[in-house]
Order: sequence, then C-alpha cells, then structure tokens
Amino acid sequence: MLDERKLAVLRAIVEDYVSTHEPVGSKALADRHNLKVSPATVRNDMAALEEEGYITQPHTSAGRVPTDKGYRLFVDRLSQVKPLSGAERRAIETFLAGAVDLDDVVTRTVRLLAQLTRQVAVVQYPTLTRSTVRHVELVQLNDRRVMLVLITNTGRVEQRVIELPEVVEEARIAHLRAVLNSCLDGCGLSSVPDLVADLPERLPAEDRAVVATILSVLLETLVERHDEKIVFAGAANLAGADFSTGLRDVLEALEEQVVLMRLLGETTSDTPSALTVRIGSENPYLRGTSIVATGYGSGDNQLARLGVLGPTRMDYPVTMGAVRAVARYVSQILAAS
Amino acid sequence: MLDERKLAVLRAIVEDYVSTHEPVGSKALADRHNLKVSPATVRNDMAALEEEGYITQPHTSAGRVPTDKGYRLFVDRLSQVKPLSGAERRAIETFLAGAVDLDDVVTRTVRLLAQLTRQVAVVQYPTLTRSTVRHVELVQLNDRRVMLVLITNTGRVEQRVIELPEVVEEARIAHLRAVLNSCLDGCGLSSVPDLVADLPERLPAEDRAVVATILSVLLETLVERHDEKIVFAGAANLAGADFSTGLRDVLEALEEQVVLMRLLGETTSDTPSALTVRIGSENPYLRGTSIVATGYGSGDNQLARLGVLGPTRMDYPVTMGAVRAVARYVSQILAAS
DNA sequence: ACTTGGCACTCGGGAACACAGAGTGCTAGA
DNA sequence: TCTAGCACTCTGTGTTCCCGAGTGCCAAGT
Repeated sequence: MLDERKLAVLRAIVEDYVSTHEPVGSKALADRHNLKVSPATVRNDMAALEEEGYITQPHTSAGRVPTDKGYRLFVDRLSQVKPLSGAERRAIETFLAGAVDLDDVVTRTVRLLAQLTRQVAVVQYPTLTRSTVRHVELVQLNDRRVMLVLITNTGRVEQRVIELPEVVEEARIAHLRAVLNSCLDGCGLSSVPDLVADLPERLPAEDRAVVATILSVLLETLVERHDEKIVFAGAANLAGADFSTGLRDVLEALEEQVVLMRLLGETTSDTPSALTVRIGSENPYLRGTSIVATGYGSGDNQLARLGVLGPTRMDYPVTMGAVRAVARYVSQILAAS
Repeated sequence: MLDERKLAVLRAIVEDYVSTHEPVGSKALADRHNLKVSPATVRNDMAALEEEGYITQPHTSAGRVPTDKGYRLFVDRLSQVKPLSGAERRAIETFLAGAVDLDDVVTRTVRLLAQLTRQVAVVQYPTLTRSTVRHVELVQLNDRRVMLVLITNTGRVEQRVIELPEVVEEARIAHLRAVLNSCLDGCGLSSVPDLVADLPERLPAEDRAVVATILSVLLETLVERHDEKIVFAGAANLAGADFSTGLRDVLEALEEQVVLMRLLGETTSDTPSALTVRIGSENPYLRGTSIVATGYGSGDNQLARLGVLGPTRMDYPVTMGAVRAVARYVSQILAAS
C-alpha cells in the first residue's frame, strides 16, 4: 500500500513542516529533498497518503500537514533518535555533576532539559515506594516535641514534627531511635508498615503511647506519596508555539500535579527505560500536545519518569535524543551518590 | 491644579478601564458614574488630566487610558484596600491550617493567593539569615559519611551529606554533635560563622580535620542563601491578559529566581509589613507589569515577602486586600508552629 | 468663571472587492 | 508508471469606502 517512496515523501513532509511551521506543497518538496521525481508524482503520493489519513490539508489550496497518525508513523518507522553532540554531552555532565542534593539534582535536570529541547521539561521526583530506608532519626526539639527525619537510599529526606502525648526525656528518645533503626535500616519503604506493626507490643508498656504516636506519623509520611511530586521548567518556551488547545490549558495542566502525573505516568510500559512518545490525541488530556518521556533511575531499578511536553509539531528525533541522554546522566548521578 | 472632581474623574476612569479593559470615553463616564456633570465638562477635565500625564489616549479618536502615573495616584490617594469577604477569610484559614510542614505552607500559600487574585502569585521562602538555630544534627550514614541536618526555628530543614577525610566512629560523631549544639543552639544564623571560628582549636588535635570538614560544609550551607528560593503559581492566569512586554518575558522572569527576587525585594522599605505597590515602569525589569507585595512573618520579625504580579490594569484595591490578608494568615500559622 | 450644547474633525475598524500566487486534481501522452 | 500541462479553487493581502465613537473647540447660558 505504502511503497518506499511514499514513506520518503511522508518523512520529507514531517521534516519540512517541523522546520518551517507551514503547510508544505508538492513543488517545495520535490525541490528541497532530492526525490528524483516531479511534483506531479509527489502529488499523487500525497493524495494516497491523505487517503490513508497520514496527512491532511488545512484548506483546499494549501500544502499538507502531518496528522497525529502521520507523526506516529514517522516516529515509529521513519526516523531515528538523534544523539547529542559531544559538546552538549559534556555540558550536561558538568552541569549535573555540580548538584549538591536530591532537590538540586531534580531542579538542575528539569532546567537543563528545558534549555536543551527549548520546550517544557517535566521531571518526577524519585519514587519513595521503591526506595529503601537508609536511616531514621529522632531529634528532640523540646520535652514534648521531636522531629522525625527519614532518609532514603536515593538521598531523599522527609521530616515531620511530632507532638508527643507526654513528656519524654532524651534517653528514651535515644532508645527508640536505636530500636527503629535496627528494625528498619535497609528495608524497602513498602515493607515498613509490616515491620513496625507489632513494635508497640515488643516495648515496655510506658513507651507504647509515645511509640504509637511516632509510628502513626511515620506511616502517614509514607502514605502521602511524595513520589507524585513533579516539577516543570521552560514554560517560557510555550510563548512562541501556538497550541490548538489554548495556551491556558497547557499552563493549567503544568500546575496540576495530578494531570501532569497522568501524562507522564500513562506512558509507563513493561520496559520503563524505553522512550515513550505520545502524540496529540493519544494523550488523555491536552490533545494538542505531544509528550516524550522515559523512566530514569539507577540500573534496572526505575525510580521515576522525566520528559518534555511540546506541540505535536516538535522535532522528535532531537527531542528524543535529549530526553534519553539526560535520563541516562541523571541515572548515573543518582547511582553514584 | 487638580480639584476634587478631576480626581473623581480619574478614579472613575481607572475603575472603568480595569473592569472593561477598553479605553473609556467621556459619555460613558458621565453616564455610568453619576458625576452630575455633562460629558463636555468631563472632556475638559480629561484634557487637564492628560496634560498632567495621568491619562493618555491610544489614538486620536479613542477614549482615555490611565498611565502608570495615573494608577499611582489612584493607589495612593483615590482608593482604599478592599477587605475580603467573611467566606473568603474562612476559606483561607482552613486551607492554610491544613499544612503539615514549611514546604506545604509555602505551596499552599502561593496557590491560594493565585486563586484568590486570579493572577500570578509569588512567595519567597522564609529567610534563613534572620532565623535561629533550633538544632544541629549529625547522622552517621557509614564510617566515612555523615549527614548534617540543620533545623531552624522557622521549621526549615537543610541537609547535606559530608564525606569525611578519615574513618570516624559513632562515639566521636556523638561528641561533636553535642559540642555543636551546645555552641549553636538558639543562636541567630548570621552569628554562626563567628561562633564556630575558634571551634577547631578548642578540640583535641585528632578531631580537627574532621571538624574542619564539617564546619566548611555548614558554612557553605548558610552562604548558599536558600532564602532566595522563590516559588510561583497561577501562570495560567497570564494566558488571558495581554502584556505590553510579551508574555514570554513574564514567563522567563518567573523562572528566573534572581529577577523574581529583585522584583519582590526591591519593594522593601523601612516598614516591611506595609503593602508596597510597584506599577509598570516603576519596576526594574518587566516594565509592563505591576507588583503588589508585602512582608510576612511572625510579629515584627519579618521573614520574607510575598505578593502577586499582574498587568498594570489590575484591580488594585481587591488585590491589595487579598495580599494583605494572606500575609497575615501565613504569619499567624508560622508564629503558631 | 465655570458649565453646557453644538459642530466639525479625526481616526480605527469592519465590509466589500479584486487579485496574485500557491497548490491542487485531472487527463492525456511518453 | 511517471510526467507535463491545464483549469480550478482557495487564502491572504491590499485597496477603498464608510460608519461611528470620541475628541477639541467655540459660543452661549447660568
């Protein structure tokens, strides 16, 4: 149905349209890309491509524009991810290497990705639930208050102030701290609820009220799913592009964690480290935008996702290259720390 | 020069223009606001106001539009801050009361303010430099690594992982922790460098290398001025408004901490709790936008600033009311915790 | 001295119109 | 199966025209 040349025509249309942002006609195509055929032939091919739904014309006497289906075919079969230049790679590396803590890694990553792709970058914080406990700390603030600090192997720190039901002196706190750590150190976060379930019973009766309070806060901290926290950067890059769905919708989605989560998360597949691309109407919300995303994290232990969001007419090969490269470098950084 | 009626005309022009977003003419003015005078009289007054630079006309046969100077006069002398409704106050209170930690307070505040004013809200994190040390904690991660946790009286937590120059066992860490705390507890952050200056000398020689490493990280943490961290929300509200200076510039400024800091910070006066308004060209960057800001924090100890940013033709009385109210409630929340 | 009604003037924006140019589909011929 | 030619159909642009809102100014009224 679609022979080699028709595919070449489709590829040329996508490339031209992405770079010029204007509907592309048969003559321009035959000229710019050396297709070795006349415009008339191109026209025939275009008619076939339109018949199949890969391209469309905005109005009768205008050039053709790729449809979502056309972009899909382009991404799947007609293009290959474009690797970054050496200079870019080095820039990424040095920029990310300067990060001092997890917050900083995430912030730098999202800015870097936005700048690299000239699009809106989105980065999800590394997931808590797949992390393990590195340390639990109880810091006494005064005789009725302690601060619970939970440190994970990914460098994430959660802290919460706890009002105690009774006055507790330093020594008991120290003891509880030791008990908690011996119990939880190195365990996966998801197993924490099970591990602490019978803890109150194993302690002297006078400690039970205190420990119950502390545990309830600890569990609450875990439940709050801070893994759903997502940051974005590069909103200014939206100013130029015109979205079919108004700019307002996009900005609203960016500030709505839940929507953003869905957009990134929906792309999860069985191989999370693979690049996933959702084009236009393939997205649950924001039908007018495309999303290029991938998982990141150390090794086969995928921690979270990152990606970019832009108009459907984005430069997919370049964008995919940038997303993949950044994900790899962040993963390295996280694995090293 | 400007009698009572001319001021009333200016007030009417500002109010009309803010609500309609269209240049306002003499007839409409005389009709809508009961000025008890004819359009012709209004025209004379308008001519005088234009002469003085308070209003201007976009083109010859159009109505008048307030200039920055006109808005300034309006804000200073012709309007009064509009208090929020009881329902709004209650909503603020319950929404902010649900915050679990400092991060949460800031996030909720900025969203609340954006929603309330239908504009872009900006909130600076409470300043470190005016805070005091509540606790310093050293958590041993393994025999070459410790985590430094600095907790301030405002609930802020800074943490940093430290590579030690030599293997250090738990007991020495515990000792250092005690020394640090006895030295710093309750002290202002700005006095920390002085207080720890001679610390290495007061300790046994074998601890000096370790303590020097830790102190250098501690000082670095203080220097990094995390008080410059600023968050914003409500960017979607920009979509409707058209800025003289392109939308892109505004979005860029929002993501540029330094610029944002200047915009908020430049407004600092001798009475930081007062509302400050900067209109259009009064701003260092972003000449086309206005900023309504105020300090917030417990009592006379101002911690940081918050405010909103919008087009010069914003509803100043309402915006000022919202900013003032939110600042008060946040201050309460922070004082209580 | 201030206010008011009247009047001529200006200018922006919308409607109507023509037209050039790009692009197409179709058909006949190589 | 490709190509060349041709008639056709649009959009976008430039032009003209005109309406109406709004103004500035002046002379008359209070």
